[in-house]
Amino acid sequence: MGRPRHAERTARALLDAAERIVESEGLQALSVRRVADEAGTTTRAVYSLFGSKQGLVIALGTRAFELLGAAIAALPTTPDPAADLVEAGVTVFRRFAVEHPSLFRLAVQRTLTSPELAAQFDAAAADALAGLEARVARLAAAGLLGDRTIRDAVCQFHALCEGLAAVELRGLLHANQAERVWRDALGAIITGFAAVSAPAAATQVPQG
Amino acid sequence: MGRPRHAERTARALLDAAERIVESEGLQALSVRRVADEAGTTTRAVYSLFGSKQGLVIALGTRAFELLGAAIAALPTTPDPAADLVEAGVTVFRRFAVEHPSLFRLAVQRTLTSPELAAQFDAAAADALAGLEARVARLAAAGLLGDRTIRDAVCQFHALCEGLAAVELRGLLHANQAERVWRDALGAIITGFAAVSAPAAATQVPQG
DNA sequence: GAAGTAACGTAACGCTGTTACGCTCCCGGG
DNA sequence: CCCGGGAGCGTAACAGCGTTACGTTACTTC
Repeated sequence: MGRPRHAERTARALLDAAERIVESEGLQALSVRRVADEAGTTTRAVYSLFGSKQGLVIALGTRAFELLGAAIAALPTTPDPAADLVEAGVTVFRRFAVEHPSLFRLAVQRTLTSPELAAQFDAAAADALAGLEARVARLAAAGLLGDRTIRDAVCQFHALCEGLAAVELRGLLHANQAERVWRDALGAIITGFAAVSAPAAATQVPQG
Repeated sequence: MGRPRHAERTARALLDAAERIVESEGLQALSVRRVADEAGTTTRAVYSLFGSKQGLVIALGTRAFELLGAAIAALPTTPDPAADLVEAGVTVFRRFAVEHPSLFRLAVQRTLTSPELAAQFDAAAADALAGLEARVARLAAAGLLGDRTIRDAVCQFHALCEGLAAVELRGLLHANQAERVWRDALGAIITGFAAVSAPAAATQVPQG
């Protein structure tokens, strides 16, 4: 049935070309014809192997999440769970955003048109963030999470990392101070986590 | 010279149509032909009045920032600067993101292809965020900012708001708990601000 | 009222994602 | 060993996109 060997090679070539184009010129430079040209094939191959341009983009994003997840898993741990979490944010999130800005926008920020396309990333994202969740769980075990759910704290920490990355990619952080601002912000929210349930909000909502 | 009266009306009709389309179907549904059709004119008008599709999109984003800035300015203040800052995040940022998700993605998150197009928003964004900066300055005046710059704290707080909005728009926050998670996260980082310079990072960088 | 210029309708350009059609080559059953 | 069939994919076309050269129109100024 068919010629799967060659197809595998073609699919790899297409993905490699797509990654090269997106990383060097951004997602807007990615066209089916150009990917096919640079991979030495035709547009038809993209549709046979990936179904559509969206399929190719999803495959790219999945690859990006594999990179992210592997980077978190490879990070060493110390006896200090708070420092380890800061390290995960700065070394994994920030590093990935700075070194692969287009892939970051594509996969993490989901700079895509169609919303159901973005939903395709949910599974891959959850896998990649498992390592982050483990580090937050260590904070919880040390009693440094207040009365927050681990899930909530992961969301909040993740949100801060993603927002910092967005702000930095927009050029709002001075290059030589960016890492300090990151460490400072991540440290602040972790410090706040250790206090009991968001005192600043207490004057507004009596917390149900 | 020309017929400026009619032009002004046409420009307004085009902007209104564009806003309607983007808000109801997202940025990917916005095409020059369709905007022109719904405004009762032709594509040529867009190029005469806005220069290009980008010009129209920039005008839309500028309008979004005016809304945001006005919402911050209209917010009342209390004697508690920390609570006021939380309120700004939840009532202005979150509200805008939830009620106008497409405009939020367009203007704040800059879900756009071209990077120099996104830079057009910098001035409008700075204006809109002046009210936020004022509230952070009140925190600083109360001695609740540690040794942080106001500018840095604004960036960090803004990053957290933008990240929370991104996470919520992705559907990761349970609808009935979203506001609590927001208040909790904003409260945590503000609590952390009051502590002296990010203790969690102290074990990693000795702070130059 | 004459003149000139901004507004903008028409029709076309080249590009995009996508697909119907047909050839080609590999893999499994006889 | 070979041969039928289905997967890979080259060709050429489609509709729709942003953009623009050209013409016309109508308003504003002198």
